[in-house]
Amino acid sequence: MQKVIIDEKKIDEIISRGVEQVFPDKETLKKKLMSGERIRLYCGFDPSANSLHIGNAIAINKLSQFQELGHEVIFLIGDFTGMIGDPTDKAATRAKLTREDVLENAKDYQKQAGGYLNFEGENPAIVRYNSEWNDKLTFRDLIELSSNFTVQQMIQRDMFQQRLKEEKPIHLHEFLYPLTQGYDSAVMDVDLEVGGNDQMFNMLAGRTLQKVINNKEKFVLTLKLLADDNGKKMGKSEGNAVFLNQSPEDMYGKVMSWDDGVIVRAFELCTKVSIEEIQKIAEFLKDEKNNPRDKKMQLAFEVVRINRGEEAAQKAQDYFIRTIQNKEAPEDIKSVQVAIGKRFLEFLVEEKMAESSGDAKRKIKQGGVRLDDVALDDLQKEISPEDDGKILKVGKRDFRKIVVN
RNA sequence: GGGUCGGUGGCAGAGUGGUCAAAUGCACCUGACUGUAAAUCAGGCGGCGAAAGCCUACGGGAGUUCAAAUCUCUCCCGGCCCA
Repeated sequence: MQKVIIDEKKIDEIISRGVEQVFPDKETLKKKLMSGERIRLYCGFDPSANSLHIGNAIAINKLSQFQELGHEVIFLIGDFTGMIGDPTDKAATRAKLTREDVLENAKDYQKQAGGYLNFEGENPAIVRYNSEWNDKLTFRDLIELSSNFTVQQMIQRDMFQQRLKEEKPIHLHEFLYPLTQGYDSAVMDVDLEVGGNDQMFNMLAGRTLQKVINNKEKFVLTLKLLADDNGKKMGKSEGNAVFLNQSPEDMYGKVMSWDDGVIVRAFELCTKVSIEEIQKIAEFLKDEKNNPRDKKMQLAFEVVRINRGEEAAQKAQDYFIRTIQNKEAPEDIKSVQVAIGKRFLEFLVEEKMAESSGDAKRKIKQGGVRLDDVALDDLQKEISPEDDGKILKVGKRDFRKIVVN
């Protein structure tokens, strides 16, 4: 039997660090954790995209904290819901994924989550797939399940209210999403579910079902979203989302492009840096004489370190300092063989340094294409023997070494 | 089923016969500056082309017209109201 650590300080931290809300309340959850009982908790991830992102990592990080105390963590792959695709927006009816796609993604998901969560060792996180039970549901089961909720409860949800107001469609099966998610809770008979605050509604549906089906309390812990003081989120639509399958260099750079105001919260949510240390960082940032960049670099380093290890983080940081801060060429540049006489224009497209020849032209015209740090100004310029060994640079961070043949 | 309004670029959203490759915002790209791939500012942002220009594109199809995102018909999809 796995031993559970009862350390009040640690427990207090876990139920407050990065936490937005706890249902039914923090005190009751604390009592449960202090009782020495080993609880079972989970968070679900729909493998609809090919990579987890930093927002998912926040929940995974929280799971890992419970794992460290010895609790049973389930890393749930939402392959059932993932195959259907989330119809949040009518314009974005997703292409349905095959079982193979989903399983392929899922494989990576576990790997991606591995930076935070331990899938091996004494208390490994358990991977489960929700198709295991959801595939078997009959129409009759579905009716039974849905009878536990009212339409009014469903449309209370923010997102539905918004759409009602905007007169945008709400598909009937969207009401079923919270149901399936809640059903997961009941089937796995969990004590706690964690997730982003935007998942609150779905998670609470699970509370209801856990009560109905197993006559048991399920705690729900919602996490703060990664946003700055003004509520500006970091995410896909903001263009600064970090995906866990990105290269360490890209990951580092993306974090550096986050708004300064998000630094402290990001430390809290995405890293395992101690509360005391974060406190110091917050104070450092309060002093206007200090440069927030320094702490943002530390943050970027930490994020890469957790996900890819110390070495990768160091390399990513070196790369950043070298190419971005000092505007130098990185150490290892991809060499590409080119035939003499080929126009640079075509080369850019072939090497995917530009999306199309139109894009390549624009980049050249705007001075974004440099050969050994000299801007190219002739659209028709061809590669000549003298270009052998020269460094071609597009924008701030796309380099190729030319090898003439 | 009836009535009515609508479907526009990656997203949001203008445009209602020519001046529309389609305003504006977000996202994205390039440059300047910087503390950085933040912020700010400038430029750009369908494809091909050195350019002139050509091609493709405003839900699908068919028409009207010298000319259609804009008008007509039809099909598909959605919102609202009524039943």
